[in-house]
Amino acid sequence: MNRTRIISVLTENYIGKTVTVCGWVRSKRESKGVAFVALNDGTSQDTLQLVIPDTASAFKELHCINTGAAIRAEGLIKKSPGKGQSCELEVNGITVYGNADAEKYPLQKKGHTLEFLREIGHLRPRTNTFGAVFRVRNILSDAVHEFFQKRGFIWVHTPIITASDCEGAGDLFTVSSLDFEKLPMHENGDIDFSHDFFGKRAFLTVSGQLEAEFLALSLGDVYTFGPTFRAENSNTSRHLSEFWMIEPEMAFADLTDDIKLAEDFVQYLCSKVLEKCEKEIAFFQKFYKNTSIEELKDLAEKPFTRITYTQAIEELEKAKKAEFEFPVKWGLDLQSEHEKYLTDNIFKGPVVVTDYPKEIKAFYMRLNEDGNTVAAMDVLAPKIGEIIGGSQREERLDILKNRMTDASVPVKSMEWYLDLRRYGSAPHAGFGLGFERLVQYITGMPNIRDVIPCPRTPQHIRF
RNA sequence: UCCCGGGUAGCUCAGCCGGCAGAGCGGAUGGCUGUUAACCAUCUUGUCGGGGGUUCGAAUCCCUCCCCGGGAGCCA
Repeated sequence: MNRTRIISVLTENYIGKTVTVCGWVRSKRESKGVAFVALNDGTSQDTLQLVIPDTASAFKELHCINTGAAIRAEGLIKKSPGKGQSCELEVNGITVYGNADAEKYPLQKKGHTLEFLREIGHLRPRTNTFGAVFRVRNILSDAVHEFFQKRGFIWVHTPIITASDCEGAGDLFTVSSLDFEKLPMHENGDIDFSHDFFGKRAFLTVSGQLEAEFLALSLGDVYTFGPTFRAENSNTSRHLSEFWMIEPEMAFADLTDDIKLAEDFVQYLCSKVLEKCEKEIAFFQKFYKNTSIEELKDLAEKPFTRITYTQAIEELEKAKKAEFEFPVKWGLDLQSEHEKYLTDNIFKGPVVVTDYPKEIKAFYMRLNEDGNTVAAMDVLAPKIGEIIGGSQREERLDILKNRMTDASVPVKSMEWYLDLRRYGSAPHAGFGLGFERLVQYITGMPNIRDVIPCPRTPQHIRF
């Protein structure tokens, strides 16, 4: 079908041209001599105004052109005499592909709550809000690849199904082809996974990091961008059971390089959104007020605050102790309230916290000279909390082995990981960024379930 | 999983110290010479989340289950 996208009609000069547009009716306003239809085809934040004079044959079809109807309209693009739009389509002919019963169609010509829209996940992309979210999400996805490709990083595809259950990143989903009605059992009552598809228990990945490490230690700079699965019973506005993660890994790099990459990365993504999603951001600013063009400009330009964990503890101790529910003490992990205090109250922007005590971080993080802290870094964002977690990896075989033992990581199944330290080991570093949290941060959407088309959370797998 | 708050019309919510179920929006119809979530008039709408109990009488009080939201933990 030969159709012109509404974004083109609105942003390029079509005045005086005859076009055909297709889309879904957002609203219809009828007067005696003329009717107006606001049409949206998903390509733009704004609608195209269709003008239907009572002389047009289409005027008789107005009764079945309700909010939600899918239509095709052709006519002449004219300069609009009305306020609110620069051009409009004077309709010559209209085809109704699918009407929508106005009495039953759930999307009314009015605002809806995000909670209600979550119940109609299949229709919510037709709203202003979700159209904007998914367009911004797309620009961000594209910018992820653009950023890394420009810098010579290789996109690697780490496995979705994995046998390693020792990444320390939480509970895993088991992947099995066993007949659940007739499970093969060991004598002690455990399930015998040797009869399963892979001959051993398999899982959905919780992180591609360990695989990305061996790819970095051969290809140099690599990144992953794919789905990640966590079977944790987390019920918050910033957790999903299925989410997308971006994990760059760099050979011959230390923590400073890692932090710089994280900062450049977030700033690049942010500037791309400012460049390509002006209307969408303006929309979020107007209706959700959790984000603004000014804030995003700051984010894209100002260097992130960098402090060590030890400094963070000192800053928090300076704050009135009564303000915190949880204790602030060197050696204890930072709680949400502490992270929020750092980003929202003290530094008023993203904060990179580095060099955490080794006891509260993963075994693969490189031990610092002091023997107490590791070369870790978390990027904390205002309101959201941690959006990036990264580290320089432990490349020294003996120290890594000790840390695995201390952390009760089964060394036996990790021999391949240790091999990387036996043969041509090199300093390397990387991080993981939760893509939806970034989309949340940039759009200001309060709930992570509203930045992914089909959110998966405990007890929820509709749509 | 824990702690709070909530579930009443298609949507948003009022009613909750027990006594005939309401408003706004939406939708329908009519009016209006260009509207902007149009406007004006009229009409339309119920398993008061489910089950049980107390009572002459329960949306309202009690018990229980389910669902939704906010916060916390786990993390990205």
